[in-house]
Amino acid sequence: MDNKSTEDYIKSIYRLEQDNGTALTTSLARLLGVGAGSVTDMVKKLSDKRLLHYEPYQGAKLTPDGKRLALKMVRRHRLWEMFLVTFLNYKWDEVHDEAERLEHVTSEGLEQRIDKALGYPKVDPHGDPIPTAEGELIDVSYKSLSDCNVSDEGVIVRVSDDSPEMLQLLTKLGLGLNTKIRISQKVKYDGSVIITMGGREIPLSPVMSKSIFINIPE
Amino acid sequence: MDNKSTEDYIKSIYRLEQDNGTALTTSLARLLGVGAGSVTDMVKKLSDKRLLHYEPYQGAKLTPDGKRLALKMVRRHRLWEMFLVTFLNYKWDEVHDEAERLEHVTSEGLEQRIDKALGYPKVDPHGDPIPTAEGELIDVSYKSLSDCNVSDEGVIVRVSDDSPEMLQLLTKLGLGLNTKIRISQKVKYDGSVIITMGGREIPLSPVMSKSIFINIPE
DNA sequence: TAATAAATTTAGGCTTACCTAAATATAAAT
DNA sequence: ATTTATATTTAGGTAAGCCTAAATTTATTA
Repeated sequence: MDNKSTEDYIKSIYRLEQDNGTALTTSLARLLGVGAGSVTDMVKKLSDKRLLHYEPYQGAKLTPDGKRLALKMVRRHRLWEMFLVTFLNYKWDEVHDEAERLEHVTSEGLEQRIDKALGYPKVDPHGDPIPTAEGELIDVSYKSLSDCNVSDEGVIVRVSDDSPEMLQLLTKLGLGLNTKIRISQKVKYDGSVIITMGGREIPLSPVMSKSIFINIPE
Repeated sequence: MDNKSTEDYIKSIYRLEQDNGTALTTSLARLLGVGAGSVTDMVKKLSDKRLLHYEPYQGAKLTPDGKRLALKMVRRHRLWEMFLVTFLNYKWDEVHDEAERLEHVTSEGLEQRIDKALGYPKVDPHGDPIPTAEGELIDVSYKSLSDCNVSDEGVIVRVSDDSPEMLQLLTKLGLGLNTKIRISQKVKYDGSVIITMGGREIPLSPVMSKSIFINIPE
């Protein structure tokens, strides 16, 4: 059983479990880009390795060991992203794929040295929190623009890392972490959100406004 | 055919071909830690991929494509070694294994950024030359201590990266790149070489003296 | 409640890179 | 030149992680 596959499965299961309470076969298959049958195979093997609990037809849930591994991978991924931006002049839209590869060949020692070189950062370039070495994930409180009300204001503290294209667009619009914005209008008709930022009015699509978070407790 | 195996075979073949003119099956097997039968299998596949020429019983020799790949891997390995030392406080005896893993997940872009961040270095932390992006390997001229004569003197420009233990010992003795030394005696009895360095006399075993090189043209 | 749809598992296969042991080729030594 | 030793190849097998299609289970809808 090889490193990369195991780690990718565990990461995906972790994400699905966070979102849906359990990682169903088909969702996993879609996320990993493999067939459903392959997932069933692999999930059984990971269950044998005590990384997850598997009940046929009920999906998978990580064991404490599995969760520990998942958080370790998330930590490595986000540390690498931060490192690439800080030391190698990557932009926030360029780091995801590189980190995806690097995370699988990162020793304990390398992880520690990167952490130290960065001054023990708490978040990655997209504002996602970096789990501690002990596997603790402190989540900051924030609210997506689509959940905000008109005249809410705050500072962008997190942006979804789902699409480089979207991140590039934000850069172009002058929006980044720590940018101060205000909700100026919510368009019922199409679900857009219009924000003001330094005097300018910027309209954001529904998807976009779900991807941007400001520091207002939910 | 996966990345890592292909790259490891090509690297090993490159090294053997440099040393012996050809990469014989058994040597390759020993270097890679696999059985001879496995090597024959794999070498045939690499031959199909036009990375090497293979004549049964005669060993393998890289094609231009194969050599290009080999030098690319050597370049990435040595850039990573330099990077780990320069940016992450690794010692020269700690970098080999990390680089061995990192080199296989290094994109073109990452390679370039590391190169730039380091200021386009010419050698790695052990004094091994770093091939250019175009695959050119400029080898510096040097001579191993065992090939030197009494009263030869110069500066250490390269040290074999074969054993972390040996590198640690050198550090302990105060010997590193750019250290100035002089051959003070060659002991016929056991093949030792005695050097002077900053007034101190330091005896070096035959193996050790084959692993240290100073800047005297051969 | 029975029929239908959707999700999941099972079964049989493929490829890659490895293994071991037997067969064969080459090289060395008598 | 023939034997002996060494190197190499061949042949048959294995484990991982994937695939597809058939069988089964679960969920939904009539």
